[in-house]
Formats: sequence, C-alpha cells, structure tokens
Amino acid sequence: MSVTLKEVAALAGVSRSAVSRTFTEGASVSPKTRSKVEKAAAELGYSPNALASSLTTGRTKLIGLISNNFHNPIFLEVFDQFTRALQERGLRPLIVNLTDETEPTNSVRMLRQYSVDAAIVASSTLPPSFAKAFHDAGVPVVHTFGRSATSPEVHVVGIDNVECGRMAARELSSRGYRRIGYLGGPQDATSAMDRYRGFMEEVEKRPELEVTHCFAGAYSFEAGREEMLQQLAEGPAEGYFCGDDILSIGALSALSDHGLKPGKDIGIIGLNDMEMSRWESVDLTTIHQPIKQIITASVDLVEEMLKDPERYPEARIFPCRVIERGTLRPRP
Amino acid sequence: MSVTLKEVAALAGVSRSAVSRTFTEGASVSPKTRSKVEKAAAELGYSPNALASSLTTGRTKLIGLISNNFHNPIFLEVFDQFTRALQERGLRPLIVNLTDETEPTNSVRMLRQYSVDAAIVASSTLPPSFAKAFHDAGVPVVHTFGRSATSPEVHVVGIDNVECGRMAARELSSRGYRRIGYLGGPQDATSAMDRYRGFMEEVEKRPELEVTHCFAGAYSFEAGREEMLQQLAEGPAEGYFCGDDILSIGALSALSDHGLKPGKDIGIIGLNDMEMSRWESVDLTTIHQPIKQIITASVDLVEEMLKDPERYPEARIFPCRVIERGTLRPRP
DNA sequence: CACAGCCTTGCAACCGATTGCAAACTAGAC
DNA sequence: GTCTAGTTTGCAATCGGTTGCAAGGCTGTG
Repeated sequence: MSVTLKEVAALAGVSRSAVSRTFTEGASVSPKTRSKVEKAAAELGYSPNALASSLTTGRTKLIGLISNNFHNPIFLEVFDQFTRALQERGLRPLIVNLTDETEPTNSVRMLRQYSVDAAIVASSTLPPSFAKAFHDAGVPVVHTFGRSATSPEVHVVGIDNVECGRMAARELSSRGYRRIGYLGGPQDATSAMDRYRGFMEEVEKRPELEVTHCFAGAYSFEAGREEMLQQLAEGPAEGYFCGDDILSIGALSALSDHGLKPGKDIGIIGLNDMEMSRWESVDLTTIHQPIKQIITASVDLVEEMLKDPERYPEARIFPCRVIERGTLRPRP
Repeated sequence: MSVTLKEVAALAGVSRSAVSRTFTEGASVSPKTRSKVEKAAAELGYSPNALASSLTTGRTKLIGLISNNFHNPIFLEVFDQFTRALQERGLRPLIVNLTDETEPTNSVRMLRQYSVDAAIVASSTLPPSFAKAFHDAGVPVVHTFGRSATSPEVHVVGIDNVECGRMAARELSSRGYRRIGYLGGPQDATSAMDRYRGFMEEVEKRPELEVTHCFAGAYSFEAGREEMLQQLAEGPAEGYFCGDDILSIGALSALSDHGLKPGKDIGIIGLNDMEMSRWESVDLTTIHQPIKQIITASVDLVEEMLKDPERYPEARIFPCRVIERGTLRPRP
C-alpha cells in the first residue's frame, strides 16, 4: 500500500529516527543523511502519515468547521473564506453540517473522536451554550458570528447585533420613515433576537415612530417573501429592517409581485452586504458585515489557541456600516 | 487529556482487548464484560480515538471533498447535499478548496497524508486527468460533474453535457429563434467545451440557424453580465444558451439594464435549475440537472469503492430536461 | 465424571510515526 | 596525538488503538 518510514529508512540505510527527523522542522540531522533520506523518499514517493504522527505529537491540524447555514448564499462566501484561510495556515477543515440539529453532543463526540485541534462554530443562530459544549469537552473553540457579550465564555468573533438593530432603526428614521417594521429571522436565533432588541430600543427613544414586527421562519428567500406578502395583505409599514440580505431579497420579490418599487413605495434595509446585494437588479441598501475580517480574526484566534489552549476567552467585535444603494428613499 | 482505552480497562478490571472489542461491531465479548466496560466508559466519558484505530484498521472514514467552485450559488446546494449524504453514512468530509489551482499534486499529497479512504472531485471544469491523479496515487476517487465518457478512467457521475448542448439548441430552434448564441463558461472548462460541441452539432443540422458564440471568463454573475453587455453592444442574437444558471442571471441583469424583457425581446435558457432560478424575479427557463441524484449516486459509488477498491470504473450519467419558465418565448 | 467443542479472554505484536537518552562521532584547541 | 565540547545517530519506549493466537472457561453429551 502506502510507503512508510521504515521502508525509506531501509533504502537510505539509516535508522527510522533519522528519517523522521529529516521531515520534522528543526531536528538535528547532518546534511549528508538528510540528502540520503531525501533521495530515498523521493524514489519511493514517501510522504509522512499525518495521523500516525498526531498520535505522539498530539496535533492533527484538523479543525472542525460546524455550521447549520447551508442555505443562505452568504455562506458560500463564508465557506470559501474559511477553507482558504485555514489551508493557508496548513490547517484542514473537517466539516459538520448540522442541518436541523441544535444539540451539540453528537458533533462534540465526533470531533473528539477525530482529535481535532480546535473547532469553529460558524452560525449566527446557535446559542453560546452550543459553543460552550466544545470548550467543556476540552476542544478549543471559537464561535464565529456568535452572540457578542461583554464576558463571553468562549472566544466570539462577529458583530454587535444589538447595535446593528439600532443602526437600522436610526437609518429608517433619518430617511423620514414613520411607520416602520422589523422583519427578522427565526425567533430563536440569537442574532434575530439581538437585532430586534436594538431596533426596538432605538424606536422607543423616538415617540414619532410607529412599529410593527414579525419574525420569519428562517433566514431564507422564501421566508422573507412569505412574511412580506403577509405584511402587504395586512397593510404594510413604510419601511422595513430585514434581519438579513436573503430575507430582504425575498421581501423585494414580494414587493415586485404587487408592483411596488422598493425605495419609492416601500423602504427596505438588509444586513450582511453579500455579493448578490450588489447586483444591479437587487441594489439593496444594507448594513455591511465585514465577513473577511471576521473570518481572518477567527482563524487567527484558532492559531493562538493552538499555542495556548488556556487562553482567556475574548470577544472580537467588528463595526458595521450602512451601505447606501437603492432600496431606501433618499435622506430628506 | 483525553480518556484512553487503558484507563477504561483499568476501571472495568478487564484487559485492553476487552474494551476494544466492546466497541467494535461483531467482536466476541460476553454480556457481562460488555456491561462492565460500558459502565466504566460512561463514567469516564470515553469514546475511542478514530485516528489511532485507523492505524491498524487502515480505514479513517475521512473522505476528501475537492472543489474549485466556491463562487457559484449552486455549490451551496452541492455542499449541503454532499456533507449530509456523507455524514448519514458515517463518513467525514475533509474539504479542499482549490481556488485557482488546477494541478492535483498538492491535494493528492495532502489527502494521502491524512489517509482519506476516498476522494470526491466535485467540479465541472477540471479535466479527467485531475481525478486520474488521485486514482494513480492509490486514492479511490469519483469525479462528480465530471466529463462523461464511454470509457472513463475513473468513476464519473454527472450529466451528458454534449446532449445538454444539443437540447438547448433544439429548444431555441423549436421556439422559432433563428439567430442564436452560445454564451458559455470558461473556455478550458470541460463542461463548457462539451456543451458548446453539442450546441454546434445541432446547429449544423439546421441550415436555417445562424449562430454566434462567446465564452465567459468564469461561471459567475459578473462574467455573464459582461458578456451579455458586450453582445448587446455588438448587436445581439435573438436567443441564447447560457452555460449555467448563474451566467444566465448575469445576462438577465444586462438585459434589464437595456430595458429588454427576457422571453419577449431576447430569449435565455440556462443550465442547472438552481433554487434561485425559481425565484419569481428570475423565473429562468433552464435545463434541470438532477443534483440530488448525482450526489447520492456519487456517495453510493464511494461506499462501493470502500468495499472493493479495485472496482471497475464506471460512468453514471443522469438525464436532464428543460424546465419551462419565463425567459424563452412560447412555442409557436 | 471425563471429554469435546464453542465462547470468551488476555498476551503480545503491530500499525506509522516521535522523542528522550546515551553512545558514537566530529571538529577544534592545545 | 589527546582532550573537550558540540553534533549526529540509533535504540527503545511510547502514542491509542486492533487482532491472531493460545489458554482458560463454560456447556452439553455420553
């Protein structure tokens, strides 16, 4: 089958240790043996078995990447960035697709069986306790897009969703919308809850605002469309904060069914600023979430945890900003 | 750190073999020792180290999932299906993001280091030689969305792209389009080449047809949009076969810039039938590719290769069909 | 009760690597 | 040429499991 250390050693006429050492950074080997070994290795097409070595080193360079978000187009960008960032640092993403699972036990067990060096929970809907379960099981973890907190129990990287809610409310208000609505994601998603809270907080400061709110079953096109259709049937508000870009795009589709022009007849502001939102036919005004920075920071944190597993948990929160496009009316 | 076999054995008062055997299907253990072991294991929170056991069994249950398609929304569906299908069978997806890499050597080496049981190359652009490299390195492989062939060198699962090209040309012709165009994907993508070939084959049978063709730099929204804008500047055909849905959507965006109505002013037919194509605002007439069946078949094949690594290579090709929506004019 | 036959169990070797330790080697200084 | 200090090397133990083999335990039969 596969070529092993032993065979290389035999061919090169040296001990197994010598072979091992030529393949480990910073080990002591003379140039002479090194070249003998390298020649033999090349001849046999040898490359070391990462799993066997993990047994003694205690490092696999496997990183569990756990998500339940395989339906939102923004996650294609997220996976692309994550897999690239990990690869660039010599780490290997082992994927867990949670689908509708919300209990961490299975994933924790599985990732422990594979001795992952760390885990990344990439989800804006799962509660902090989910990520905590990995930590408790001795698996270093970072929760990307997780709920920001002043004293997080595990590393969190993401945005301040409450502040985003406020930002959306302010933006709608500053455009002169009076009757406004929150069309958020699933009610049990931490991000939806936080965005809602911030939104309402800001609304309550401004007595002139009148507010409706509804939650959508999921962060999805269909859910956004459904909710907006229902709003239209019941008598809609003037402007909406949609919890997410894909919800916004669903809502836009509902508007277009009714012959309504976004930005003119009804205002929409989203959150994420995914690629699709820039498309001319979408042209969505939205709150930009700095995905790339978030992911880089997450992987940085993973690397730092590998060096120091006891690292004190920290939250890295990135600011968001409104990207003005065509779905809100101009500022008065 | 982690609990080991030895500690469980000590606590249960049995040998290490006994513990190992209670955790391996079909090994001989008496009910009495089994329950002792299970009790001890539960108490310590033991679960076996999959990598250590892979050392002797030669099976890791890791499956390399290699792709270069992290920008086409259809691939979110693809990854979702793949990761779920693999998980359901107890297999673990180890992701390789090729980005712009077209040379297999690195991925092959890496996946061999991690002793993957098999690899899945999920790409419609990479040549058969790419997948072959895995086979040659002793890694069982299936090429999903690969180039169909009557005598494939490795397992291939997908569609007959040449036939899809023909199908598109027939469809355009049957709608009475005379001046038609092929707006395909990257010129070096096997799928784009094959679709083009089929398209032209059918065109040549029909002297009444007049054809233009152009390739796009990538299977992407921007590329589709760019190419269509250029076509419009140069004087467009009446109907287009776009190599892929995301290209089609880009092209539709270009049409809308020029105030042209798809299906009325210019016809567009895509390929894939991704979720987005069903959106009311898109409503794309397209050739349906049975993603789910393709992926299930791919994973089936992986499982069968695990049983019999010498399995004779085979091609599983699924039929496609036209899904009529709003971007072609009605049949006369 | 003796014996055959099947189950269960532990021993010990092994999977493919790493690594502490001590022996062997090298080079340089005198 | 001898001695010292620093390198290089191989031995052997170890990582966390699996598994062939032979010994020991059990059952049932004559």
